[in-house]
Amino acid sequence: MKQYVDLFKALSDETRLRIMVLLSEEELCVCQIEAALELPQAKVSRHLTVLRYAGLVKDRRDGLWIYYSLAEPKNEIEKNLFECFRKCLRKEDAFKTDLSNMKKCIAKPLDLVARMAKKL
Amino acid sequence: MKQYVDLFKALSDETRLRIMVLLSEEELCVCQIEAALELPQAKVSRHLTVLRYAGLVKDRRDGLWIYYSLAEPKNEIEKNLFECFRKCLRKEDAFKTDLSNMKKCIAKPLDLVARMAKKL
DNA sequence: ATTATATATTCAAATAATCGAATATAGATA
DNA sequence: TATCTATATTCGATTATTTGAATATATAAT
Repeated sequence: MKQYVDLFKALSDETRLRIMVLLSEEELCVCQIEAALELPQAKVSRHLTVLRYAGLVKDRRDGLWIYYSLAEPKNEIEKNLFECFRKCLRKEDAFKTDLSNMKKCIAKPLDLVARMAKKL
Repeated sequence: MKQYVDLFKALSDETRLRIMVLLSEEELCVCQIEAALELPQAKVSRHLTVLRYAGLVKDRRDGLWIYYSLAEPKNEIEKNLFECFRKCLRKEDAFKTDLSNMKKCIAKPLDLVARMAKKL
């Protein structure tokens, strides 16, 4: 019972829902999510922690970056919801904006480009 | 966006989730829900109001009784969730107890039986 | 008209969730 | 070692949610 209540609780926040829709498109590091959603670092990090604690996302470290992606759905409901995030929610205006922002952000990882340029 | 946050918010409470699973089985009046869940009247009524406000359930009056049932799903997510309530959640132990309690309650509407007996 | 029953609402208290600002940590670089 | 960058956590304040107890409303029965 609690597992389902916690699932819905984890999803009942605008920031977390926006993150879930982004991640249902592809794996992203925290700073890419910050950029796409135009939200402060602490806020994004906090909500990612909630989602991770709820078992909805997983993370992996790569150097300084920590990449987040959707976890394996733990039951039928999660499976259905994840599918909805990919198929239905992304068509909603608000989420479409986030997604197109995200495309720009991952297309130009500015800091990274700058650093590599310095190296060459 | 808000519509989806509100949907998940409405479902992120144990009492409301239990009610939704009951109602995905069949239409019930408030006192039947109270009996099945063994919860006080005010609590059930309040949560029904939240669900109704979220557009997840509808009600109809029949004399003293007000019967609640699931509303028409307003989008793909709701459609999927309602289906999960019927097909998956009902298999969970906690919900199974509620459902079997509910069967007993609608099988023996005690007050009603008593009143009819007096009439005869 | 009074009483009884089913349901809804109000109120104040308790609990939980969210936030911005500041600080901490961990890995990379110099 | 000292410094930089990405991410996480803590703190106090604010806001939202849930609750029991009491009360209100609406219909039905006497």
